[in-house]
Amino acid sequence: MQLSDQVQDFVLHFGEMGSCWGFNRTVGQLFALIVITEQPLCADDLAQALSVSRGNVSMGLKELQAWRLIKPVHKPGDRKEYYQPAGDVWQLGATVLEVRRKRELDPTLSLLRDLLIESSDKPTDDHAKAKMQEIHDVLEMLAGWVTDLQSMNPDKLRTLMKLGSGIGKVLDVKDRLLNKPKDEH
Amino acid sequence: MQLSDQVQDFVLHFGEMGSCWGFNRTVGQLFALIVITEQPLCADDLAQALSVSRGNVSMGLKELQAWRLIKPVHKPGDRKEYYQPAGDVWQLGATVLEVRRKRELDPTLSLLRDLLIESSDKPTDDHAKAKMQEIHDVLEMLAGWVTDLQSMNPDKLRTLMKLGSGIGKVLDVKDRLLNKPKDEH
DNA sequence: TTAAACTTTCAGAAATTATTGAAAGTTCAG
DNA sequence: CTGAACTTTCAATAATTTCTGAAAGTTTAA
Repeated sequence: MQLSDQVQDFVLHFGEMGSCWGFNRTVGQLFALIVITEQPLCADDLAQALSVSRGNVSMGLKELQAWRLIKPVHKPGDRKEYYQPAGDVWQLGATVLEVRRKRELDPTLSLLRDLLIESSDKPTDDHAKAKMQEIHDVLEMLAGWVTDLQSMNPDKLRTLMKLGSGIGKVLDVKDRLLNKPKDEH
Repeated sequence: MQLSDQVQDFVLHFGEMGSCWGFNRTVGQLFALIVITEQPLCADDLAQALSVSRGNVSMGLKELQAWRLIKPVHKPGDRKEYYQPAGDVWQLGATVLEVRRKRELDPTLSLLRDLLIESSDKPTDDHAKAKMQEIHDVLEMLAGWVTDLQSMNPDKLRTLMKLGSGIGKVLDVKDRLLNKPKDEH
């Protein structure tokens, strides 16, 4: 398989960004290549196109399936597994946010709740307790947004898109509808 | 400095989570300890409390300052630098989101724009172009939300909080105000 | 100036994470 | 069954990241 310069750049970039998005270079490249390519790709296509070992591809595909970002399909009369993106770009984005919420937010929320309950007896260290509560509230709100986004139907998403992206603007619309003059920031 | 069990758990947890939040274990622990502790801490306090080397603390503090999450303060008659959180928990959260947007979203948006412009001449690979456009739009919307959050004044934040956290609910309110019956999902 | 009290730097060591490729496992047509 | 066509596993190795601590740098009081 021969990649165009553009696709090459795109794939390499996703490899580099992979590390800050929670997966390694190979996984980032695999994902980018599967998303950007119209026809489903098999493990050998991927290994050859990215110049990585077959075993590495196998691991990477397993991880991408665990993230629910790709799904296997079969061609009739062919025993190989081919891989496709698990949905359109919106769905993939929502999935990434959901998985990251589970990994990055939920464990901390859970710990904070435990610590807060545990410490409700003891009358010590009010400052620490207060901070834990504040952090808990901020993270819970963030987690709530991600969950909402996750469960939002395409209609709402389209509404949000038309508003030009931004919670601020949504609130502005609400304020305008209520005829309450809002303060500019 | 002697840490209570609760604070200990909190700090260790932030160390572990650090890696998925974009910084290493030590940096996560430093940040947690500085946030949870009422009085400002100096590098030696931190090194001792976390059992890490003085050099490591120095690096970590530099990184946290680059993130704009802590700020140095001075005690009169003391040459040491002491460190405090740079603002309340809300501000810290907004800062983290902003820094992560700059690192995780902006470079990709920039690349996608370049690739799309560059490929607007060439009539090849419509599927790849379309996907790049879709990814660009999704990321731009996400980046827009983060930016809005960043620039939002406390009033709006309070409004959002009262709504019970969630863009969906905000949109519901808007729909209700417009008297357009919305479709449940 | 000097020296004490700090902080930062950075080369090497340690720890962690990613990758390879050969061997083992699986599946299915014949 | 058997073997060909696949996939997965995993021990060894490579690459990367983090950490240490000694040395160098900085600042200030005297």
